[in-house]
Amino acid sequence: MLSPAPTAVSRQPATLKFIGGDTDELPGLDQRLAKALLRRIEAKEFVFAEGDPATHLYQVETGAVALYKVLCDGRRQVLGFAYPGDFIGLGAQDEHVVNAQAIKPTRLRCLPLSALSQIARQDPRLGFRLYEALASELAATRELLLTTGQRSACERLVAFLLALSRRNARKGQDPLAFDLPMTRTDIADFLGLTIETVSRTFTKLRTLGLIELPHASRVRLLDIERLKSMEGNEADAA
Amino acid sequence: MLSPAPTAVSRQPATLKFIGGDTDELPGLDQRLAKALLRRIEAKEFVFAEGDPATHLYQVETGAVALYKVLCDGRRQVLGFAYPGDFIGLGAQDEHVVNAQAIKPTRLRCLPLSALSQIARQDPRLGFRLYEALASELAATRELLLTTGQRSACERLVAFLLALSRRNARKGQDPLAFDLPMTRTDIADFLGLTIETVSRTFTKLRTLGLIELPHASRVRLLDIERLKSMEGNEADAA
DNA sequence: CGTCTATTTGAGATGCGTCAACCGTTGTGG
DNA sequence: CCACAACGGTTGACGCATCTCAAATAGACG
Repeated sequence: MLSPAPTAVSRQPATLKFIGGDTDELPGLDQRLAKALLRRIEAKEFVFAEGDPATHLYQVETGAVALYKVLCDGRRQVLGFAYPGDFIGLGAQDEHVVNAQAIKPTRLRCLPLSALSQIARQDPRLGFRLYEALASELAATRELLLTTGQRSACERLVAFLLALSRRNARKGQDPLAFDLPMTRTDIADFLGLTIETVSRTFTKLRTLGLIELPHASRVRLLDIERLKSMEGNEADAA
Repeated sequence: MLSPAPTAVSRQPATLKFIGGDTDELPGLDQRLAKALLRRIEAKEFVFAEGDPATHLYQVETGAVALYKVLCDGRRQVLGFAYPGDFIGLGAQDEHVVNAQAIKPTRLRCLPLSALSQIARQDPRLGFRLYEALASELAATRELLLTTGQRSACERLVAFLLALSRRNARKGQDPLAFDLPMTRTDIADFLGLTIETVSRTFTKLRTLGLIELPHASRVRLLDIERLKSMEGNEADAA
């Protein structure tokens, strides 16, 4: 787990040894999701807001969603981004404690929690799958905490880009060139920086010949090894 | 959830609506814990380290434990503190991804994951209790992320003190005067600051008449209302 | 083409980090 | 019982990374 993983739920298989059993595929859940209500929302629309009653579990089908919390004076901390395949709404109790807002036109599968309950009774492995998903999200959040708490602006942006690169590699997409679906403001609020610092750091990386920026929203990583060496690696390196 | 909650697992009851059922008390787990192996460790000893195989779930009985991650150059991010009643080792997959180190002499109940598995089979509510505990830990980590990413040094320290105060209130202890079991270094690495800044900020709060520091490790909150107003509140205030 | 928004760039201010010295407490050995 | 070392904490002076404020530029869209 090296990445600040800007994901709501990373999908790496994670075996719960004390339970045993393969929970990677759950026909019950997948069937339900395939039949579930499809919701289409525009960029900037909310999936749900802080304080809303938690009614559904959502899975992103296309698009992207930002999860964030805000302070009363408007300061905002983006906690993660959810991409296709990711679940949103996990770990909520009665009410959502974060905001989930689309950052581009998005299609969502909506699964009522009552249906989830039903599937869970039929197939107890669902509970462990949800547990794993939650554990992955916790791991990603801890990673981001390490990043915002300890790394410099440049290290933060590099870690962010490398996390996107790794995600693409996992999904079989190009790990060296990709679009950034989020604005500079979203990136800034994710990394605990200002948009000006994010922008300046992008140009610094470009000037150093480490990345290319064909458009503001598209990156190409030119020297991934040097980028990795700038990331501020974790200690164990196991 | 207003606090940066320096806890590994906060113990507030949290109902999983889509499951239903009261999971607050689990005779199976509690009986097992009571019989579980008791481990005593000194300050600075590890409960486990990053990369260790995950073998047990631990519950702090007395003392306190810090959870943290480190970068290869030694920078450290404390993710939380575990106090009596808190669980440690939740959400781990095969290997622990964080370090857990006692910050004072500590007694731990050690529950082998195999025993956990056994209890889970006997009583499926255990799975949901673990899910809830993990969700609480995620909520606390998100809170801390908001703090380190968006708040000033002063706001961070105030949020930290108020979180300890709230924890004491929940436990029926004095919310206005308490010991700080951790060092300034631990606090600094928790809040993403340096020890000098933490020390100066303590002094500033003392000078402003907001707190008293009889010893370095004891605080008394003199004007909790004003402290709350300095915390940088969250938006919803629901 | 014009407007609106997002992004970039610049100049200056500042909060926090760095480096260094000092202080108080604790524990240890003479 | 005292001397001293080790450690954690406090305070000061200074520098710098990042923030703030401001303006220019580039893209997107009607």
